[in-house]
Amino acid sequence: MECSNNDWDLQAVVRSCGTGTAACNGSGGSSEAPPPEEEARRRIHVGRVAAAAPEFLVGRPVRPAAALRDLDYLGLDHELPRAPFSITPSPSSERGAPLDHEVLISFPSASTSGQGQQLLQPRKQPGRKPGVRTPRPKRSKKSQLKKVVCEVPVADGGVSTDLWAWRKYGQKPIKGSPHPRGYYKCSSLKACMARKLVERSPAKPGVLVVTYIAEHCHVVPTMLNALAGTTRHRPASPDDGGRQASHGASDEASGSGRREEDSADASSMTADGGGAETADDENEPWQVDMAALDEYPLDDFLKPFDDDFVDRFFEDDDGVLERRVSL
DNA sequence: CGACTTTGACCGGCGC
DNA sequence: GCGCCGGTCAAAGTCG
Repeated sequence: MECSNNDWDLQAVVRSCGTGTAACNGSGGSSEAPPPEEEARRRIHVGRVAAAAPEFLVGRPVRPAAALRDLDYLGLDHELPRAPFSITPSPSSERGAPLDHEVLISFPSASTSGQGQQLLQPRKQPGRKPGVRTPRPKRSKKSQLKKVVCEVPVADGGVSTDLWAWRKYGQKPIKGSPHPRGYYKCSSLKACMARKLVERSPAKPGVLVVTYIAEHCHVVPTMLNALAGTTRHRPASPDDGGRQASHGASDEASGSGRREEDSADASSMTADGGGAETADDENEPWQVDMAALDEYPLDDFLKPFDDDFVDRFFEDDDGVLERRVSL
């Protein structure tokens, strides 16, 4: 039951980012307390963070996680970060110039290094039929998208808070990095442009780097109900290389549906706020939010943060957060 | 049956 | 202008 093996570790990892956050806040029921104010101040550099972080900062209750199945290949240990995280301006995007709205969120303490790297088992090879080509819309300029980078210690807690549902749409080996990068997009709403990239930090073996791109154009799909049934837990089998195994782990998660779990927290994307207009009603997440707020008062969560930070936090463009809180 | 993962192919951006 | 590389698409297969 519990997450027994390293199987699902990764998944958790993904979420960890988000989760971590939330978790950090102590919401996750995790006993870890948020860093002292000073610490927090020191660590949180407000850049676009205010705008970007809200979602996960909201500090929803962390659910035991479930695991993300995918990241297995990263070979993480298990738990996701529950510890405090730090946000700093991200160095820059890979190729392009640094974005002013890019931030780096890192979780200290990453120790465990992946030990059991699991090799993926070969599978029948899918792939596109040769010669088949389909016109593709021009891709939006990457450089203009909001980016939030989170560093998550692999060893940390495996609980993820982010309530977003992610769907893996690709994985690629990155030059110079021994670990492949996983590509996820929001599966809650087709139109949602939110995406996240997950990879292991080449420099820090015990750290996962999760990059959130774009914002969600809808509210958090909190509806566990809605997610229910979509779960896909597979019995963990050594064979799988543990990759998919993760599911089993989902203790609670299993019941409700893994998606929520995998979602790394999109909080960063925060954006959700932004697009709130779009799908607010569809997901009627507020109910859940409220509950969450009840259990984990926002005030508590914000205590450790700088006033300025908090202010900005609520100034967020979309004001979604604001709405939530006011509710 | 629907949602999801895997993975090769395709495409565009960026550096040289 | 060319080539490399990262990011995305979508077929095929898996699972509940």
